[in-house]
Amino acid sequence: MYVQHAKTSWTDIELSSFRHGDVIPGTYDENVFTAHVSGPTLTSPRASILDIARTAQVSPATVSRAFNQPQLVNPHTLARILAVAHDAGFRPNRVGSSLRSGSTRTLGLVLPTLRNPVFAECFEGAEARARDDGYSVMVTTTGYDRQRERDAVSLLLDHRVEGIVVTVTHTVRNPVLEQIAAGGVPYVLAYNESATYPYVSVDNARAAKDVIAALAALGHRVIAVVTGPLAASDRAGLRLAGACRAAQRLGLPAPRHIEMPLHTDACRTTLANALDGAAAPTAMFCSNDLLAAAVIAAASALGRQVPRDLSVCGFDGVPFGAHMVPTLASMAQPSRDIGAFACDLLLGALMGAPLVSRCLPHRFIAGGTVAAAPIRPALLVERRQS
Amino acid sequence: MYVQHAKTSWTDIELSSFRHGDVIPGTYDENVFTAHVSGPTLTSPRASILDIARTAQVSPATVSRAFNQPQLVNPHTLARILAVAHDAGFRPNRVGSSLRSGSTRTLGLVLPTLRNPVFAECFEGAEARARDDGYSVMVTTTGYDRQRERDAVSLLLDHRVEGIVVTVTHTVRNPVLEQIAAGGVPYVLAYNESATYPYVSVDNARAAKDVIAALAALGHRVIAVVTGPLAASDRAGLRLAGACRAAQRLGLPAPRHIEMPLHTDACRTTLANALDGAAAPTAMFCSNDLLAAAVIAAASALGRQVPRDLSVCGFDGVPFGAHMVPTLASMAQPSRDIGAFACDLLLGALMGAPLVSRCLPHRFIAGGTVAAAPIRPALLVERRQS
DNA sequence: TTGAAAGCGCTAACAT
DNA sequence: ATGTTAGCGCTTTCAA
Repeated sequence: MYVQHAKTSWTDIELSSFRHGDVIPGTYDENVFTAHVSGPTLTSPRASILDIARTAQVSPATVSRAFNQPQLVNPHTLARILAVAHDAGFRPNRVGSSLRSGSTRTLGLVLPTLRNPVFAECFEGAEARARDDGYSVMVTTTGYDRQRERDAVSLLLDHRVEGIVVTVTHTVRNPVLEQIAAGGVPYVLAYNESATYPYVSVDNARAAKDVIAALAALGHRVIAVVTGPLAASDRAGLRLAGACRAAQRLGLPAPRHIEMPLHTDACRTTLANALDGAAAPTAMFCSNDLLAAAVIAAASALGRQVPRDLSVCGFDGVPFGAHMVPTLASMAQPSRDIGAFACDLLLGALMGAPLVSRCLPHRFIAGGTVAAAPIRPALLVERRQS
Repeated sequence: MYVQHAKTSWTDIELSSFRHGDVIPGTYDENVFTAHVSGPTLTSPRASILDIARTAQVSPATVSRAFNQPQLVNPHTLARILAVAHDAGFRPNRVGSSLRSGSTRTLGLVLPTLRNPVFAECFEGAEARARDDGYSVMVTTTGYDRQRERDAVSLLLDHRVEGIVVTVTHTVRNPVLEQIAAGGVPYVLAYNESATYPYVSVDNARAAKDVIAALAALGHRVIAVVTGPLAASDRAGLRLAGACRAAQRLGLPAPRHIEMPLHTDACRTTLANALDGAAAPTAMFCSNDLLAAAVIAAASALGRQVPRDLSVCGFDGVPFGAHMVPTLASMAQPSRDIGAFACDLLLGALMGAPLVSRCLPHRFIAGGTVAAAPIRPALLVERRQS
């Protein structure tokens, strides 16, 4: 019993997680509704700062100080206020506070997707750095879609975030950046590079160059660069360009560009065509690790073994690359730091510091998916002739 | 030149992404500071509803209606207001709106980590469902840590989210749930199951049972269950228990439990010990896919080939399982739906509907990491004797 | 060290 | 269909 998962929905909400594998009959289950503890929560209106002030026999201003500038409050008074507040389960209402102070103490983060661990790590780095300064992070995903980028930014501006970290498809002629500026909040690009706008990123072209150099050092001459749609990621374009330039400098033939329909999956037919013929590449540089894993799986399905028949190198250095067999070679980005530094810059900007772009170091992680180039008949002939 | 990555930091902020692989010399890069477009954003105080009202020659209430109940406003007036607002780049301030209306139109989401794509998908499902009702989602991660669970909930309550979706380490005697209740907002557990609190989850025990049944059908009798620390995940415990019960019913020896120090990595020594001896397991059921990948990698490093020497089945059905070679067998959860339904329940509760637990279907995804059990000498002897 | 008073931006109730 | 008024919870002068 074969079931095609790609377009199957488990429930009434769309779900598209699965491509491979059959469903073993008998493991289907039906939705189960458990009659259950219910009842809309009955809410006694929560205490406000005035209630606490009354009970603690102080003015509301003093209660406010107790939470925000406790050092200005008499220790005895402070203790009394905090005790009363604690008993009442009181916590200052950030909405009131934000409105009055004009500060939400929240930063916005706009990322293509969190399903790619690269961006999830960026988020965690951003959240950690923001929290150090008492800031929260509100994150939204765009799915590499320019319209959703605009919507996400609108939403965050409506929420009155005080700064925005954003990864966009392209930095040139992208109205999103003006949109943020018009919102009056500072922003920093993450992963994108730009001569115009502040950013935190690796040097994508140079990182790609280092990948090509590493492959060339292993004897690879015919190298392909695999990316998702360039329209959806200027990083992929920079990596491709960097790879081409590096190949030229090293005297290698110009790498072929294989553009897959998605950033996270490999089209088997496209790959089969690329691997066909005598001048087929011996190595592939993929613009991200999810794509690299997909390419390896597709190549395997086509009967090519990695790295024996084909070397594959990814980009990003996601943790699960270390758990692939063989381990995935990859050019790693410091994603956590990218998120953290981007927030660091924003928080600095809120204190009046200038926004300065920052280029973080990349690192090549050797892995079992890359090996020395096989010596092929065609090349042997060439050598004999020379 | 070998470099240990595990404890290396690229920059002044901690980073711990890499375990495998050497660094190819010469690819190091230094932080680069690009002198850059800077200047703290100069913000002319943004227009308020009163400015718009004045310019459009209407009362502030009418401007408010134009944005919130446009059908109540005369089309001409509406057009004028919207034009004025657009020219001024005006958007209603949600902070003011939230304070006055008592509704932030925001839900909170508390998850162990987003680096596991399972939870990232849950977030995306939650965000999509919330957005359908004009709600935003504020997400925080806890790293499977109970103290951070408390902090996360505090933060969200301070932000006055109107409901909370939360995955906790354990549901029993966990003060977090009372904490939320005390905050006066509805909540739903995600991934956790509970007889006491509303939840959205798969039936973990039954899913585990189906895994064991599938393995048994392939001839496996000696099966091990691999989990991370049970203290950090009651799901792992439920899956273990379900597997044990299933084994008993099927007449199999009780599965051994292998508890790894992390939910996302496999200790090679522990695994080596488990694989040692004549009665070593022929199959391993891992409580999540990241762990399964790690186990496969570790087994491979120990010279055991999957699935020839050892079958491995994961849990979660994360997308990259389809790109492993061989593909990862896994018991899949509908993560997107878990997030979406949890928000659906909360949004319903905000409209007065009861909170009802919901059990969503699991699905076994066959994969190349599971194969028929090998016929081993010890078993042959047994058979001869019988 | 504490208090009084004003108001952040918006919307809900009531009035017209 | 639109206006008037009051106040959500808090912080921030300014004054004591």
